[in-house]
Amino acid sequence: MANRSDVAKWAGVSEATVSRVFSGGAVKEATKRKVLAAAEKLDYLPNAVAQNFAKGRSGHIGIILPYLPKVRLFSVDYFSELLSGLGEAVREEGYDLLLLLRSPEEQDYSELFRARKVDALVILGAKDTPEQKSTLDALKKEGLPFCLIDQQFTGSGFNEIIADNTAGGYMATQHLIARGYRSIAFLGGPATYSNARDRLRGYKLAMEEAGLPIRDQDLLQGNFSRKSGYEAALKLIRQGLPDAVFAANDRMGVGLIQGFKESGRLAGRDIAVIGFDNTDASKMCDPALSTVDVPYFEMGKVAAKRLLQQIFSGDRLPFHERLPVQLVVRHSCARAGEGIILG
Amino acid sequence: MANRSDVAKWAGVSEATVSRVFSGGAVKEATKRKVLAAAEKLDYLPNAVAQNFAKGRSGHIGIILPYLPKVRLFSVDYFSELLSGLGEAVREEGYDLLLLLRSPEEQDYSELFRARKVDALVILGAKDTPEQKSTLDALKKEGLPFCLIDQQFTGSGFNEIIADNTAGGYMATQHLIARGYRSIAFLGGPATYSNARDRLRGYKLAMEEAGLPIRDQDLLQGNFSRKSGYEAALKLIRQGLPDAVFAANDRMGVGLIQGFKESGRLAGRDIAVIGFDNTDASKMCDPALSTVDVPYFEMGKVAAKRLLQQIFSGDRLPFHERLPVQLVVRHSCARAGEGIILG
DNA sequence: GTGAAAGCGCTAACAA
DNA sequence: TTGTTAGCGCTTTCAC
Repeated sequence: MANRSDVAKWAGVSEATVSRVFSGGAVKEATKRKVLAAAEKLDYLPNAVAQNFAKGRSGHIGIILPYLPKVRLFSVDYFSELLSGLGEAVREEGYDLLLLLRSPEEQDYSELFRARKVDALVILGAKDTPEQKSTLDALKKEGLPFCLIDQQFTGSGFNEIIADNTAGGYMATQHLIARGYRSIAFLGGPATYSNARDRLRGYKLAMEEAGLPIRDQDLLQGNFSRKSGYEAALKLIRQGLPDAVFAANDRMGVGLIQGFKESGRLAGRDIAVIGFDNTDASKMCDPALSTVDVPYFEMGKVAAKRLLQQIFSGDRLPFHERLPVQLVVRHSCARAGEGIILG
Repeated sequence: MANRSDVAKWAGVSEATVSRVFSGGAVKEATKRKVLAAAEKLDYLPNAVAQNFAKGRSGHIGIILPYLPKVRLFSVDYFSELLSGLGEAVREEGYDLLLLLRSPEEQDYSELFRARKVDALVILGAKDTPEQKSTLDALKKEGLPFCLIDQQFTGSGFNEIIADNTAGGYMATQHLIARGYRSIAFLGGPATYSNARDRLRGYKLAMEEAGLPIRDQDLLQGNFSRKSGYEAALKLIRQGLPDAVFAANDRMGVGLIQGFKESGRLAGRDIAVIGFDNTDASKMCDPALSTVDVPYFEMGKVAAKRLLQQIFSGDRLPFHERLPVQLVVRHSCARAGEGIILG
C-alpha cells in the first residue's frame, strides 16, 4: 500500500495537491484526474487518523449506550433504526460512530472530549436524576456538544430530539375513548424518563377533554418491564377491570395481555389494551397489541445532523426537536365483534 | 484544558516523561505521582487521536452491521449482549468500537483498513454467498484481521466465533423426541446462513439417532421471518399436522404459533413448537416458546479478545471457536396436561 | 530513569 | 491553481 508521496510522484504533482484532491480543495479537473488515477493504481487512501489529527478533531460522534445488565429499555427497532439514522447522517459528513458502553457509574463524559475520542455525543437511555443532570450540566457549561434522544430535562437547555410522546399518549387514549370505553386505566413507566411522564400527560389530556374521570386506581405504576405489566394486570383484576388500559410501552402492554389471559380475560374481547413503541413484541403477542409508532430512524438522523451543524459552526444554540408519532391499531383494542382497522 | 507541555512544566519533568506516565513506561514512582498530580490539576488527558496516529494504528475495532432495511436478523439481545461483550473486551486494551453500517453492496471492507479507520473488523450478518466469500478472501489474503460472528464459511480459514448450532438443533429435536413425538417437522432458514444449515444438521442427527423418518414434507423452508413461520403453519395444516415442529429461529417459531392458532390449533396442546435464539419474542408470545439460548455476550468477548491478540502479535493463525448453547423449555412444547420444566 | 529530537501523514497558511 | 513548509501531539529511539 502506497503513501501520499508515492502518489504525488506518480502523478507528477506536489503532496499538497494530492491532499487537495482528497479533501475537496480547489484543483484543476485534469490534475484531479491524474491524481485519482495514480491513487487508484497505487491503492492509496488518505490516512483518516492522520487527517483527523491534523484537523484537531476525532471525526467521531460518540454514542453512549447503557452497558449490561440487559438493556431492556430498547427494542431491536430502537437500536437498528436509530443507529441507521445516525449512521446515515454522519456518513454524509465523513464522520463515524463510536460506540461507548457505559454503566451508570461511569458518567465522566467530559473525559471523552478531553481525550479527543469524540467531537460530540449522542446519549441514549439517560435518566432524569440529579446526578445525570449535573453531569450533563457540566458538559454543557464546557460547551461540549451532546444530544439526548427521547429524554427531556425540562428547563435545562440541553439538545434534545424527542418523539411527541404527549401526542402519542393523547392519540392512544382518544382512540380508546372513541371506541366507547369510559373507564380507562394508565400503566405508567418510571418518572425518571420524560417519555413516561409525557405519555401520562397525553392520557390525562384526552381523559379531561372527554370529561372522563381519572380515579386513583386508574393510575398504575410500572417500570417498563413485561413483569410490571403482568403484575398490573393482576392488580386490575383484583380491583375490578376497567374498560381499557393504556400502557406506557409495549413491553408492559404485552405483560398486561399475558396477565389478563392467565386469568381468563382476553385483551380485545374482555378488555382493550394499547401500548407504545411499536416494537416487534407488539406484533408477536396474542392478540396483536395496538401501539404508537415512534420514528427512530428520523430521530437519529436529525440528532446527528444537528450535532454536526454545531460542530462545524461552533455555535451552541440548543436544539429541541419533537417528531410526530403514529397510532397503530391492532386487535388488542377491539371490542368483541367489532370490525377494526389494522395499521 | 492544558496540553502536555504545561503538565511537563508544572511537574518539572520532560514531555517524554509525561508520556511515559500515561502509557505505562518505566518511571520512578515519585515522578509518576508528580506528573499525575500536575495532570489532575491541569485537567490533562493525552490526545487519543495523536496517540493512535503516532502509533500508526486507529485504536478501533470496526463492527460491520447491515444497514437498513430493518435488520430482522437480530434480536435486541443479540445486539446488546454481543456489543457489550465486544465492548468489555476491547476496553480492557484501550480500544474502541467503531460502528460501520454497510448495505450489502458496500463490501469494500479493505478500504476501511487502508484508510486506517479500523485495526480489525467484526462482521455481523454476513451471508455465505460467492460475492461475500471473495470479499473476505481478499481481506484474508491481505492479512487484515477480521472475524465473523455465528457464520461459517467452510474451508475458508476465516476467523469465526460461532454458537454450537448443531448441538442446539440436536438438543431441541432430541427434547421433542424424548417427549414422545415421532413426526417432527423442521422449518429452516436461508442456507446462506451457516447457523441455519447447522440447526438443520442437528435436527437430522437427532432424528436419525432415534430412528425416526424424515419425510420430504417434514422439511420446510423459511427465511427467518415471522411471516414465513406463519405461512409454514398454514402449509403444515394443509398437509396434516406433525406432532411437533422445530423452527430454526424464534421469529419463525412465533409465526408458527400464530399461524396454528388462527386455525384453532394451539401450540403446547395440539402441536409442539420449539424455536432458537431465546429472544424476547419467545417470552412474549402465547404460549411461551421453547427455544435454545445463545451466549452472545461471551461470543462478543471472545471475538474481540482473539482479534486484539492477532493485532498485537501480528500472527494470523485463524481461530475458530464454537460456544455451547442451552435448551430453554417453555410451554410451547408441552403436551396437553403434561407437567413441564420451565427454563 | 530521564531528556532531546526525529518522525508519524496529514492540514493550513503563505508564497509563487 | 499549485508548491513549500510549519505545525498538530504523540511515540520511539538514542543518548546520557
